[in-house]
Parts: sequence; C-alpha cells; structure tokens
Amino acid sequence: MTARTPEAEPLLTPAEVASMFRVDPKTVTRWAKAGKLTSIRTLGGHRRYREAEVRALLAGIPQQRSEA
Amino acid sequence: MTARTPEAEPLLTPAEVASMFRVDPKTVTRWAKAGKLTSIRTLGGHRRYREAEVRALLAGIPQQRSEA
DNA sequence: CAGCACTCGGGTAATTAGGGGT
DNA sequence: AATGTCCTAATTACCCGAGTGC
Repeated sequence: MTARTPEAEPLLTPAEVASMFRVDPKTVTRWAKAGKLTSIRTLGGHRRYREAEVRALLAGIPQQRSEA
Repeated sequence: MTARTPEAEPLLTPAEVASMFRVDPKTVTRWAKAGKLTSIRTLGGHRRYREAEVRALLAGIPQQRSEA
C-alpha cells in the first residue's frame, strides 16, 4: 500500500519538537529564529521542523551550519 | 491536536531531579559533568535528564559504570 | 460555517550555566 | 572529593491577544 508521497519529508510541529526536548514550544521557535534549527513555514506563517534534523540534534550530533 | 509523540523519551529538568534527590540543582549538574548521570542538552545548553535513569538511581539500582 | 487546539507575536519572571570560594 | 552558596550572563518559562490549521 505504499501510498505515493511525492518528495514528502517527515515534518514535526512545534509542540512535538518541544516535548521531545522537554522545553516550551516558544523555545523551539527561538531556536528557529536563531538559525539553530531549520524551519519550514506554512502559508499561514506557522513553523514545521525536519524530523531527521531534530532527531540528530537530540542525539547530540552537531549540525553543520555553513563551514569554511 | 493532541501532539503525537514520535518516540520521545521522558526527560526531566535539573530542578526536578534536584528535588527528587533533595539536593541543589548545582549538584545535579556536577553529577552530569562527572559522567555519573546521562545528560541531554537543549540547543541553548541547558541540560535534561532521562527519567528512567534517575528513577533507577533513586531505587538504588547500580548503573553501568567503569570500575577500576 | 462554527469551533477548538495550536502557533504566532511581544514582554516579563524564573531557571540554568559557569566560575570561584567555603 | 563532594555540597552548598554568591555572582553575572544567557536561556527558558509563563503572561496576553490575534491568527492559523483542521
């Protein structure tokens, strides 16, 4: 039944990311604003986060943010 | 929305762990720094602790630790 | 269309980190 | 060696009203 999911990548809501880190959803928003976390915006302005990136950060894997 | 929790494991804040052990939060930080307690960091540098591990320690269950 | 939970902003308290000293 | 306390700076948590998502 593998429903075809065209290029869809698993995304998480602010509340989901917040509960995984045991922080307030507002805090996740700050991380996104600070560029510590990649955020994708809905057309209404709400943020969504990449599940893979969140998991990596939880595991303590340092992410690469423009390196020279 | 009742945020579904994608494989999130329960975490505790420093204050929560401290009150459970009846010690100062600073002491919990030292335990983490000494490697006696597993700590997960928020993107801002604050620590979160595994609830399961804390409970095990409270119950007197010896944790795997390099012994000389 | 209506309704509710969630998220968006901003602003202000409360925790935490870190070093240092008892 | 191990805690508790004092300090400052940084991060995080809760307050509000308004808008979005489903």
